[in-house]
Amino acid sequence: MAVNNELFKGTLQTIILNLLSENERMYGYEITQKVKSITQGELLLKEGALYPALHKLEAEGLLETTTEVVENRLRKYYSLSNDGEKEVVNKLREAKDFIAQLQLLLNLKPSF
Amino acid sequence: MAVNNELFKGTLQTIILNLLSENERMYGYEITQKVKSITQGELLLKEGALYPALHKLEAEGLLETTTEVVENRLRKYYSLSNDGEKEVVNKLREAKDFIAQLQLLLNLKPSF
DNA sequence: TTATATACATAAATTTCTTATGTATATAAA
DNA sequence: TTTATATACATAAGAAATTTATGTATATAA
Repeated sequence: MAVNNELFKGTLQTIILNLLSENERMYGYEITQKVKSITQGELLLKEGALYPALHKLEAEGLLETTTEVVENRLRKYYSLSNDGEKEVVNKLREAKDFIAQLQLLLNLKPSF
Repeated sequence: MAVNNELFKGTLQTIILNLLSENERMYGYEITQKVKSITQGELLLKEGALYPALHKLEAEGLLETTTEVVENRLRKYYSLSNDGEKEVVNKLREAKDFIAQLQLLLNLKPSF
């Protein structure tokens, strides 16, 4: 039932940035659960992929973090920086182009 | 002008199989040119990606080859095997699912 | 004679992701 | 009570796909 994860390679940064553009701030575990619920369990975002990706986006200055302790557990909240706000626009345009080109190449009509 | 090639990671096998399901037989260089023309130069399929991918699909029994010399140059024609004919159906369904899920995750409407 | 196009191929390096492992708290189930 | 599951972070080793670079060879246009 799960989708072919292989195909999502390269889309993770865009997915993260887009979720943060819609949600103000989110913590890592929350992102994994959000992806799971949006895709109805079809795409499972692995921790080994997510956390390094978050760290990389932070290192590039696209994300900012604040740490809180909630119910005796650590939470590291991520939000978009100013650069992140700009970059998410680019990434979404790239994703749209990508989908359009892929549909052309695979002779797939857009799903009405 | 070129698309973000990063996003096409994982889609190469599907693209190759689909082109061969539409064209009976093609040779490697022809595939690179076909991808270029379909995407109007936005996606450039590198030889270092294409040839290993073709060899892998052949090793898996999804493609068959015949070699010809045309205008004093070697051409290696690829065509779908019976298994390849079946697999292209699966790959295209996976690609459709992938696009649908990605549009959900990125909150993108299908492009009418 | 130089660059470009055609046509194949592979090796090294890079990037991204999976799998596995580790720490730690809380709670539900057996 | 101890086992499994959920929450919450993190990183290391390995696998896989791709980019970049390089190589061979012929034909043609500049």
